[in-house]
Amino acid sequence: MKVSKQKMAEHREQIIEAAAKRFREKGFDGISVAELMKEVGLTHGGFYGHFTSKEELVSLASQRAMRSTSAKWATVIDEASGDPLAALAKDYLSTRHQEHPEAGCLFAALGGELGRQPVLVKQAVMEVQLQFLDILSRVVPGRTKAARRRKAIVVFAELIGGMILARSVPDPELSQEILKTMAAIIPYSVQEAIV
Amino acid sequence: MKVSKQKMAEHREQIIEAAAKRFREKGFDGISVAELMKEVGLTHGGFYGHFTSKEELVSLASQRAMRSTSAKWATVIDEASGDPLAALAKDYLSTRHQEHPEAGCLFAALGGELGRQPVLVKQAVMEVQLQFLDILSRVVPGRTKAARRRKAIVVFAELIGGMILARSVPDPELSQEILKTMAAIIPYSVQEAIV
DNA sequence: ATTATCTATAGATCTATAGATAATGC
DNA sequence: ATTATCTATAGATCTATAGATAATGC
Repeated sequence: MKVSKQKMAEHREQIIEAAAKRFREKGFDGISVAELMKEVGLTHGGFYGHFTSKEELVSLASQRAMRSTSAKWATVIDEASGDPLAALAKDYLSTRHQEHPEAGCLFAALGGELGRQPVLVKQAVMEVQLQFLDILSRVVPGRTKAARRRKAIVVFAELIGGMILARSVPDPELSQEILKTMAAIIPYSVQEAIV
Repeated sequence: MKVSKQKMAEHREQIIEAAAKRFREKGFDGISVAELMKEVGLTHGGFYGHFTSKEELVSLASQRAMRSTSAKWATVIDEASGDPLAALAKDYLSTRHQEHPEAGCLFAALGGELGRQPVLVKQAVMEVQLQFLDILSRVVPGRTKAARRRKAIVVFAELIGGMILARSVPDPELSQEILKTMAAIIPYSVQEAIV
């Protein structure tokens, strides 16, 4: 039942990818090691040959999820025809993103839960978090670096908060209103003149 | 071991209060029925004389938590010496609030988790959520009711997103930077001129 | 020979229920 | 007599580990 080194490396990747998906969908405690291994087609005992603990997987999968979002942001900004910030806000605050937390931003999916994770998990997450702020800093207006950083923080918070609000509401119309409003206002909320 | 009707009503209140606190601190799945009952000084079997299921308690405790936050907002606004919106933002985005999720806003503590709750829980939460928007509508600038509602949504998202970001970061200095920046910018982000 | 995976299980923990107990309140 | 609480337990489920199995790769 042993597999080649390459296959094992593939299995490891598959476990991390499945975890990145299911954790965002169901929460860190919402899916078990056994379920994840079954999804990948392995038995759950084999998990501990790949990782020392579920916590290690939480770190790795969180990083993986955030990196894929950060790559997505870069693409959306690159391919934007008009204002890149408006394009990013529209993409982030889309109905598709609202309905598919498993493929979306880790913060919007697991916001509060991240705060309760062990420091090692938080540190793994912070690395990529700083990347997010860097990306945003390049698309917000502002003369000084410090001003752009402040605005990057504001936009990040607006995006996360808007999606969490929209997802927590049971009325689809209210959800839509929240998403539309946030996407429309974000570019104006960080105008040069006022911040 | 039977107690008086009044005592029983008190026990029920105590269970809901303890749940409202611990759920915010540890997540809906982070504390068990048995632990909650123990905290109140009862055995866990007695729980099901008060509630039909843990889910019912999740609904009731969520509502309770949100109502206490909405009451807090009203007080802060009433007692504000200057701009009530600035006062609210400063209070919400305080270090005290960051460090005490168990006594703070349910959305900031359980953001993503709320989106995964059954519809009944979401509906219980939405009732109070609309109250939040009403309160905010009264302290944001704007000539029309529609404009003030849009701004209320933006401020709500900014508050929640800012706190979630600050809490998810392991570096206290970065947390502080996020809180300070958000509190300072929120009043300007919904200025009449631009929205 | 080494080792990735599988089988089986230990040891916790969780929600919910059934029946016993003992104090309230008609 | 009624009923709020307690005792005890059923039935799931979870993380993690130990030892067996069988394919890789020197």
